[in-house]
Amino acid sequence: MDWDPKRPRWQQIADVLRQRITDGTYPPDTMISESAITQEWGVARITARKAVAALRAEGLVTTVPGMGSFVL
Amino acid sequence: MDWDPKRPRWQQIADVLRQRITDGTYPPDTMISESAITQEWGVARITARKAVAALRAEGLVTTVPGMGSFVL
DNA sequence: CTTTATTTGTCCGTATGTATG
DNA sequence: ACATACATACGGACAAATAAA
Repeated sequence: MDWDPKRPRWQQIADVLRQRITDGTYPPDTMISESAITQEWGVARITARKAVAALRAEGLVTTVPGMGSFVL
Repeated sequence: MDWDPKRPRWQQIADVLRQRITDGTYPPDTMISESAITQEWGVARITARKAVAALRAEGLVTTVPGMGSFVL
């Protein structure tokens, strides 16, 4: 991923995840873990968390402590 | 149970159990098992164990391996 | 004595929540 | 944005202790 320096990384990651959810790549109940994000994009966990938090705020995923975040 | 996200679940469970002990709902010798807690609150066993451990630390219950935890 | 059932003790792996630097 | 650490939480598995059939 070549980052756009003009926008936060977590936002760019959230954009990709949002696309995958809306286009069916990530069907309901698909788990989106923070570690998976850190591995795919090579970012820190805190950055991955911000991306997931954005999707959660949009009502696209739900987060269960100790379990993970899942597509709604 | 609608959890208060600001406080640990095991603490909130311990609060309820403590109340039941002090108000006589759970008289002495009443057994408080971990499985009973997991079933009533829908939490993992480790969470139930932490709640019981808190009560034990407060001297409200005693735990006997292989038997259970009992109100003092 | 053996078996069965129940409960606590412990450990592993994984994941999120929070805090500090 | 990153690195690290610790707490909290879920799931599963196996051992040890206790009691009862």
